[in-house]
Amino acid sequence: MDSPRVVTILEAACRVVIRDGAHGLRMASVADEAGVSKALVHYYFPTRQNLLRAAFALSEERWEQLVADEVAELPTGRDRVVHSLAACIDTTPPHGEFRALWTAMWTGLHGDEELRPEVRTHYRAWIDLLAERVREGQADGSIDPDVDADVTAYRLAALTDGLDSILYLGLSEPVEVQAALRAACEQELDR
Amino acid sequence: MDSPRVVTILEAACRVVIRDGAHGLRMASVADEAGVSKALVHYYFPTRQNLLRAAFALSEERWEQLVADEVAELPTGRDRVVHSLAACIDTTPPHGEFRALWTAMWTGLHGDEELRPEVRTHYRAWIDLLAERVREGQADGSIDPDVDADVTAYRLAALTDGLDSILYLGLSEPVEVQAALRAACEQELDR
DNA sequence: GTTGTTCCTGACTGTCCGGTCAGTCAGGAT
DNA sequence: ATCCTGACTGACCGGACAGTCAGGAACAAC
Repeated sequence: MDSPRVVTILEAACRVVIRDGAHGLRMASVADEAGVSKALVHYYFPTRQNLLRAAFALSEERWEQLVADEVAELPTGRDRVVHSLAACIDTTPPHGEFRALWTAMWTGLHGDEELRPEVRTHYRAWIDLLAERVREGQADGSIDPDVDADVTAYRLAALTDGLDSILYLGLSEPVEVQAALRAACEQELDR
Repeated sequence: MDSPRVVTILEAACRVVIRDGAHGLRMASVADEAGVSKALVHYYFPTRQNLLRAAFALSEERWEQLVADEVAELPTGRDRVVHSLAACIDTTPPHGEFRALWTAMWTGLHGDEELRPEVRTHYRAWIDLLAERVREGQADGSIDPDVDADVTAYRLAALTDGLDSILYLGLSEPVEVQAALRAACEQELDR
C-alpha cells in the first residue's frame, strides 16, 4: 500500500491541506503538487475522502513519532509532559506543519462523520500517553505525587486545545500562549 | 435591515447551519427552510457569505443576551463565572443550539479569512466579561482575592474551549465534562 | 514476440450550486 | 387612469470539480 508513488501523493496532499485546508483540498491540486495526473490520484485513492483519511493517518503517525523522539531525550517526566504540550502550540517548523494538519483534520470532522471515531481514538491515546508521562514524573519526583495523573492529563490536554484555538484565532501572540501554558503547568504539576 | 422577512430568513439559516454545518449551508436549503424562493434570499443577502455572517451575528447577539439574563439572577460572582462557562458546554436547549452555531462559526473560519476578526472580537469580549465577573466575585468574597482575574479568565476560557472540543468529539459524556469544568473552577477560584 | 499485468494519462461527463435575470404583482402616489 | 416601486418568483447559466473510461507505455513472463 505504500509504494513510493503513494507516499509522494500523500505528502503532496498534506502540503495542500496545510496550504488550503482540508475543505479546500482539490484532487487536481494534489495531482499538480505531486506532479502526476489527476487520474493517478484516483487510481490509488478512489475517492477524495479516502485520500484525506490516508493523508491524515500518515501525518498523525509521523507527528507522534517526532514528539516521541524529542521527548525521549528529556531527563524528567515533568519535562516530557511540558514538552508534549508545548509541541502542540508550537507554530514553528516542523511542529507548526503538523499543527496545521491537525487543525485541518479537526475542521474536516464537520461533514465527515466517519472521521470522528478515528480522531477520537487518537485524542484518547494522546491523553493516556500524557497521563503516563505524568506518572513517570511522579515516580522520578519532578511532579507532585498527590495529583491525580488522569485528571491532570485530561485538564492539561483540554487547556492546550483551547490555547491552540486562541492561537489560531490570532487572539494572542505565540509567546503569550506559550507562557500561559507554562504557568498552567506549574500550577498543575508543581509540588 | 431587520424586516420580518429578513429575520425569517436568518432564523432559517441558523437552523440550517445547526443541521448541516456552516460549510453545508446551501442557499436553496435556507430558502426551503424559510418557505421562500431562493432568489428572495439573494435579494436580501447578495452572497452566501453575507447571509452566513448575518446569521452568526444574530445568533451571537441572542446568545449573549440569554446568558446575560441568566447570570443576572445569580447571587455571587463565583456563581456567575461558573454559569457563564457551564453554559458553553451545555448540550441541552436552548444553550445547545447556540453551542452548535458557535462551533459551526468556528469551523466556518477556515475558508473565510474575513470572518476571523469578527470571531476574535467576540472571543476577546467574552474573556473580558469573564474577567469582570471574576472581579465581582473577588469583591463579594466568593472568589480568592489573590488570583489574577485576567489570567484566571483567560485560562478558564481556554479550558472550556478545549472541553467543548472533547464534547464535540464524543470523547466524554456531557456529565463528565461538566464535572471536569466544575473541578477546575474550584481549583482556580476557591480561596 | 506475444500475452498479461501494472502503472499511468488525456479527455470527457454528470452534477451540484451560487448567482443572475426578465418578468409578475400588489399597492401607493399623482 | 397611469406610473412607479419594492417584494418576490421561476427559469436559467456557467463554472467548478469529483469521478470515469478507453487506451497507451513499460516491463515482465512464458
